[in-house]
Amino acid sequence: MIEITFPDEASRSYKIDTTPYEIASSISEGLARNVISASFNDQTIETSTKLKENGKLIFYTWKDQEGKKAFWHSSAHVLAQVLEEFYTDIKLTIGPAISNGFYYDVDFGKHILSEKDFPRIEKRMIEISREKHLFKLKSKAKKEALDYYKKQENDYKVELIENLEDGSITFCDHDNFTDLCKGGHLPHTGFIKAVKLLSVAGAYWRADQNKKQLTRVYGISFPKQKELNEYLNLIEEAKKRDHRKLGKQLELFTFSNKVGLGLPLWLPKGTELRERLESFLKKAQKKAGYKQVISPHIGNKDLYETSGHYQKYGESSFKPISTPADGEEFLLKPMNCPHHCEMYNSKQWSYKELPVRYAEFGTVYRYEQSGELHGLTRVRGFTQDDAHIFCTQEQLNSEFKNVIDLVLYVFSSLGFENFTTQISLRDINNKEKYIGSDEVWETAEKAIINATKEKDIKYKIVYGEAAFYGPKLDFMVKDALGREWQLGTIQVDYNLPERFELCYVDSQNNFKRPVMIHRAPFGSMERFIAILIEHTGGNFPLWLTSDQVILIPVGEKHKKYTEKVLKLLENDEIRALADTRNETVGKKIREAELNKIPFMIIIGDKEIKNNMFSVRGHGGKDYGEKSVKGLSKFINDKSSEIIKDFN
RNA sequence: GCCGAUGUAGCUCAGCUGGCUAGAGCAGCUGAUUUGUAAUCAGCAGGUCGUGGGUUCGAGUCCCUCCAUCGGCUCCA
Repeated sequence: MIEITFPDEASRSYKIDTTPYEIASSISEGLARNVISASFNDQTIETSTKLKENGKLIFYTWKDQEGKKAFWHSSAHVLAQVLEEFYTDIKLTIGPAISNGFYYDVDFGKHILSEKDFPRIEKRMIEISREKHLFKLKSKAKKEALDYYKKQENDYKVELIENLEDGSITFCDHDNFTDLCKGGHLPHTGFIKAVKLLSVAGAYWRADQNKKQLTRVYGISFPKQKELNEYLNLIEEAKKRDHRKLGKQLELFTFSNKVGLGLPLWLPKGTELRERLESFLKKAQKKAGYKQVISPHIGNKDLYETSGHYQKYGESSFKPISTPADGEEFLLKPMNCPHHCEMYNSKQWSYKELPVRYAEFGTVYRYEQSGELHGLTRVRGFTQDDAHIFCTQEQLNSEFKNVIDLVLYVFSSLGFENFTTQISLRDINNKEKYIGSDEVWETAEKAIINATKEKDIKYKIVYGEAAFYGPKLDFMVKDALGREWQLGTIQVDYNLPERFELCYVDSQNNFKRPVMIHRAPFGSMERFIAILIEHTGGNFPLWLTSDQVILIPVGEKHKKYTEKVLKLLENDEIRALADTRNETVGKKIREAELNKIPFMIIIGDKEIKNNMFSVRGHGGKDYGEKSVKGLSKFINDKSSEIIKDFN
């Protein structure tokens, strides 16, 4: 007998070799019907795995992320089966579940797969699913596994197996299909009731640009057709919040191929919004002891040779600008730090003056690959809300934590609650990508990890994501379609102070190197605003939005009075406008709705007589009747309740 | 940069298997209407069908080149 413990700490005894499915059946019929995956002692197993020892068993259903993972991974197997059936001589590589669905990377040889092929593949997948084929996990000896794929001339699978230990190699069979697989499947294919293939894309084998490009087929599947429909609707809704669409619709920004790819043009309304965000941050930074500075858009090539940027990015970025002077070259600035380092170097510093905090909304230019450009989230010219803190080693920890507070303040003020935090470290196997000694890197990494732990922030460590001069703490936020973007960032840097020979005089009258913190709470104005647009759907918080209220006179004779009300509101610092066009009230309301103006005031005979106005909120909400003063107060109160001061 | 898809008026889209002067709605302009909580009516104007080439008696439609956009990959100081 073996003792099985469940998540609620209860435990029961079962015969040895009992499977999770049998255990679920012993608990309830409903559970047995719904359980699609399980873990035993924190290891993902099949519901058909025979349990041989005491341990902790967790059941997963479609409601659990683990359950979805098994569901989607199993769907990838069915997809692979159909692809092998339809296309001869293809080579399967890997097919994992992802956060929303699954994909399979396939070497199609000469065949080109396109979206037109999807319907018949989907149809066949469903046919197979309906046949309720069991997923059966079997272990195979390494040699046998290798022989199997060598015979098929599938070098990809051979490479995968070669990196596996003999004894740990398993295959999963269902129907007439078999695939190298470490496990985590549905009991049988019958669970899959709805399938939608989403896109084809190129993907490099082993994520390496120098290796062969495979065809990646993305898909998603559900236990009910209804859930698939809901998912597709959700995507359609999310697309309406796309910042590129709303940016155009609300006249916030535009692009022009004549100006150049990835160079955003900020229109008046977008500019206003952006400037409001900037002054919001400036105010908080002033309180936190930052000083604003300004540096030019270009810098001498020598500057970037000192910083190391030229060696690292010179060849793949905007080329140097030459001048009439012989051999003189300038670069569009790709970062503000070198400039700030030279500002720091403009005088001698005492330890008593540290930390020095230089802040700048600095516009930088980077030649991103054309395929990478994406609306405002990935551009070639953008403005960082940059600052560099020069401090002593002793001050580093508290300075770092203060910056974390500032970033959290910015995020919470704008309603970004669903962010994740990652510590981006260097890739130890690729040290040539970074500058500086191991010792310096380890110190910097430790500083970040400690400060983050002390702030009690949940984080995950991601290797290979560090900047070339130092590790980072990054704040990641998802866009409307669930793609994750880095916004805020805080970085610890011992390298640039060395390269720029930054110093201060300590209390013992010795020259010392300061430590540098690079940080940007927004990350960049462009990307931050893009995400803000997608999160709010263009309905910005009242303190940010360009037009807070629109006055709509009913007819010609109400125009004059409307203008008077407009003046009064403007005197109270309300951002108001009046729609005095010769159009119907209905039309003006419709347009105000489409322009997402938060409040509308209709002004006609009744309002003029009573000096009271009923407030129509965006979407038709009724806020009741208010006087002009009452309205000003209402809007001003509403703007300030959302945003509190930083302290 | 790579893989796949797409590109018709300012915007959203129609244009079947190649066949007369390329259509619609919204927006724009002009006029009428002076309007009460999501579109008043009429008229007008607007496109070398992304670019360049080719096939054809004939190309928005078929083929190739390039450009751009979208979804991914790689990259991201």
